[in-house]
Amino acid sequence: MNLKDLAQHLGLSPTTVSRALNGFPEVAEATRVRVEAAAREYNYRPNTQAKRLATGRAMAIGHVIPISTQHEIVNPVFADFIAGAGEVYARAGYDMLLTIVPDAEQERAYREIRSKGNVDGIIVHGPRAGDPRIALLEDLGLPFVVHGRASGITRPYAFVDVNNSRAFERATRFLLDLGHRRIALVNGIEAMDFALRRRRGFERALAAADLSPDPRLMVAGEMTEAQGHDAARAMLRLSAPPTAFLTSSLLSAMGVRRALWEDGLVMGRDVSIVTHDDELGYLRNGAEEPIFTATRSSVREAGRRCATMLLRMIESPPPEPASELLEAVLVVGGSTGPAPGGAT
Amino acid sequence: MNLKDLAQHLGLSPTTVSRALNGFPEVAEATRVRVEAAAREYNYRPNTQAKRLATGRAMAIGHVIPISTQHEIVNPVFADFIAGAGEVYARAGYDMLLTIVPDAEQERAYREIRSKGNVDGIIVHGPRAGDPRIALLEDLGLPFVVHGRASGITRPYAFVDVNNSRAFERATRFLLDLGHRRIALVNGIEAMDFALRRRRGFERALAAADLSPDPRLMVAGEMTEAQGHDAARAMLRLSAPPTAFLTSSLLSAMGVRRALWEDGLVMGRDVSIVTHDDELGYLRNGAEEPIFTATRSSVREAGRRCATMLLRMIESPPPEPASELLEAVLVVGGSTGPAPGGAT
DNA sequence: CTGAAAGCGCTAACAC
DNA sequence: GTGTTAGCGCTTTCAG
Repeated sequence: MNLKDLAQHLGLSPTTVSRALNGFPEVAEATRVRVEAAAREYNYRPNTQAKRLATGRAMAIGHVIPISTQHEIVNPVFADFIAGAGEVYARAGYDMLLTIVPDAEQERAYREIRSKGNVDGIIVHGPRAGDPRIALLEDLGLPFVVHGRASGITRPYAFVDVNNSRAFERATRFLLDLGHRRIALVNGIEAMDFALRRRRGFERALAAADLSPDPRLMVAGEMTEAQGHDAARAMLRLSAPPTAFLTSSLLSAMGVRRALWEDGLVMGRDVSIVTHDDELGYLRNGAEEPIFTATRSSVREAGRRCATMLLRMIESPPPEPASELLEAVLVVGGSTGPAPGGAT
Repeated sequence: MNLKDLAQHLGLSPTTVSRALNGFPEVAEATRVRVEAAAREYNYRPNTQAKRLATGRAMAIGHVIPISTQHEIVNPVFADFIAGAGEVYARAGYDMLLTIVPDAEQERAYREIRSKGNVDGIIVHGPRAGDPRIALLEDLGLPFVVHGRASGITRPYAFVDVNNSRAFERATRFLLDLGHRRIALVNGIEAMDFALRRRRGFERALAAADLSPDPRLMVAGEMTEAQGHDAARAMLRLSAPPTAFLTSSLLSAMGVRRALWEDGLVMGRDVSIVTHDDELGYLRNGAEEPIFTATRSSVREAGRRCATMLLRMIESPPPEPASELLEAVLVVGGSTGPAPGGAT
């Protein structure tokens, strides 16, 4: 059943039917009702491809997932983000188009997406410091929103990010307030922008307490259980071992926990652990009280906001790129406290 | 730059250019070379929408992700699967279209996808026993491949699955061979087909050793760290506690491990743990020797195979639905052993 | 071997 | 208010 058939059945022209179905004002109310009833009855669905060709709008958003050849892992965070964005698209009648691209082929991929013209906009995932994709997309004239930011890029661009530096600054201050002086940072790969910001927040809090960061108490790498374990194991053997760990992921925190067990240390008594957890949020309930969580699992919400922002940009391009900075919520032993003010 | 422009530049008709670019045999080799060079030079990309409209093929595959309102979680496995499938699509020139659908709206969603006609086929995720989606898709005449199977569906359909029951049978037999007699099963939600099969494999191994399953040593639920912990904690307090745990996910296994620690038990000496791990495979290295892993992280490979199978079905529909059953690899203390034969 | 012409199903000027 | 008429950019008969 296509538009022409439907129109024939109704004794109307395709144009009128199209207008009635797309909510144009000039259609008589009676006709509209009649058309809508018929459309329902015959279970009519406009052909997407035809619509796209005619309007020049793809009615689809592209998500480009960079996949490193280095680390085989696909960030599990991504699933939650996608779910959030998907909700928004579904409501707005957009499709979500996923492209998995090896790190090395980013540029080619973006250009191809652009010229194939099957998306109206793009969500950029996993930005790195000074990420060249931002300038590229700007050049290509393809609307985009970055999930995260890229330090070092000065031209304004649209993004949605969690305030990573402030979250880590606060978490560090929290440990300092408990009296800790030797705090270890188990961070993600610092080429990734979010990890970079987390370290800055950590260092800012130390500086505010007149402490200088100890390189032996800082590691950056894949955020796995093994990373946390190995890092903690090594650090605990230092002449001046840390009394607290701040980790970038719940998995790393679980690794640290294991290292403590192995050394017969009691978490929360001998050593404290604070972790940022936007990754496997549902794991949080598995953490016993002494593990403090520095932020809620906000990835899904970030997905919704990215999508909403992008759709808005597409429907009515704003003069200046918008942006949103979500504040991490501090969760201490299961209870949630408000986010105090502070630097970005 | 569109086909017409390109043709004009070349002094050819759009028809010839189209044919040259699409590998039709009747084009003179010289012309083809010339056309291809020009296409590259002008960076020509055929407009996807137009191509789709003209051919009636969407050149896209839909992945429909059911999202339960019960459990807020998006299965992280999914990210790896998608990555695998994405590789295949990219090579074949297909787009990957993701749809996130609440459990309750599955049927409506599939019908809509069908009538909008923007995919040529569908991958079904997270099948349950007797899943009604299979019959529905069959009715709709939409090619599909199921990732997993649906117990109770007798009509043949295309699927790619890991041999879950055999994996769990072997893992159980492994523990039995070590002398364990009270083995606990910490399973996923048994409405999900994979969990059902895992339990069957577990019970089959017990039966073969003339043991009957003890309901107090079996739980099914969300596969989280908390689940493993709580289940193990409770079971360890039974008058006849288990001496081994078989879990359906690495997260659950980590929870069990925590429960052991809390009770001062030593893993691998007092209690053994075997876990199926297709979930967070990269965590496996973080597990110390006494945790045995019953299967490799094969999700990505499953993604590749599902995609390949579906594309093949679309390009040349086979008389009978194909299927693939991947065998899980047994990993013991870091070393990989071959999969012995056995029942399905 | 190459080209002209007719669509694919829809939208959007432009009449009436 | 409604209909007529061109396209959107490509593929695909059908002629030459």
